[in-house]
Amino acid sequence: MGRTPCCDKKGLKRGPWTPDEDEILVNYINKNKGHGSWRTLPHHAGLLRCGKSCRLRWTNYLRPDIKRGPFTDEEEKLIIQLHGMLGNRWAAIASQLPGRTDNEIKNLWNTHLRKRLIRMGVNPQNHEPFTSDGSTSKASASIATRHMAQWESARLEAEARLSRESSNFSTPLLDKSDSDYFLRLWYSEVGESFRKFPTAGKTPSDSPISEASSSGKCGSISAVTTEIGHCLMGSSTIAGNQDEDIEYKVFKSITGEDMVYRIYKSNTENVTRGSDSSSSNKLDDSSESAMDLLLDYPINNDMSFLEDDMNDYATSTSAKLENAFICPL
DNA sequence: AAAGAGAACAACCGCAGTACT
DNA sequence: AAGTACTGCGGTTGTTCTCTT
Repeated sequence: MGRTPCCDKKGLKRGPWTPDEDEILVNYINKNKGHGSWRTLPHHAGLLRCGKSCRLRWTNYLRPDIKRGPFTDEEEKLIIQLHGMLGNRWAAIASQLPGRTDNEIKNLWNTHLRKRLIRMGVNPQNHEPFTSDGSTSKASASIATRHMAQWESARLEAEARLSRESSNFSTPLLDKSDSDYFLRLWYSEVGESFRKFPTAGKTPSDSPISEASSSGKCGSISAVTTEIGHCLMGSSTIAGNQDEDIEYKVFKSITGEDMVYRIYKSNTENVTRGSDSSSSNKLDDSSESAMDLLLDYPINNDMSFLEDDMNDYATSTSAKLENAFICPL
């Protein structure tokens, strides 16, 4: 079929934008209460740029809500966490960092964070430690973990889309909820059951999770990762009960709210490796992989956690949440 | 002070998804 | 249903800046 080029390159300016061009673009968008069609914008505004170039300049540098300046430690930590979940989905990551653009985050990752992880012996692709032969100690995240990540990334993207649309005053937010079926799905019964318990209906009756999940209060260790929909920023234990193997933890979301989870520390094996031969949702050995590592990052501290001995990193984090169920209260 | 290397940042390119006709 | 246009995204490249020798 072949696509027509986005613009005729002849006579169009390329390279860095001048302050004059910036001013013209900003004035035009302000005057017209939005950019309208990017393709026709340069002509109407009197710019010798292609529409694509204008859009990039606006979205990455000229938008009034963009936060300039160096990234804070908190932002860097969040980026590392989100990258562990979402991979190179810069737009989805950026949607969780107000005022930051995907391009900016991508550059930060490629120039700083990625190298930092490599220096520490962490594979920046999957956030797992390198072994001595250069491979990673875990082949990949578990199927369940990947499944969770897919759900979560899709949800983040959907919310990012809505966020963009609502912030773009040239595109009224009309009927978007109808078009965005993923969000509807996420908040539907299907999403609800998945969020609450990804092995829905497979829980053995003798598991402590069974009762709770049936009451809609409980999820597996995988399920807690779905709560990264609230972007867990860290956690602290607030109470524990050795006898009952129950522990309470507070997770901080990026919105600042505290979320209390009840953690069951036993019987995971029975539940997650039970009768479900489809395996699509069950946990496996690598349940301690990316998601767990991310959840265990001591977010509220400085970046020194990235300088810890990686052996400790690999062993301690892999054990922490193993055989545990985490239930939002 | 000058040259080279590497880092950081800005911009471009092409693909893919979606909307529109 | 198919073709086309529009937009967003991620990868890559080009340019500028900073540091080292």
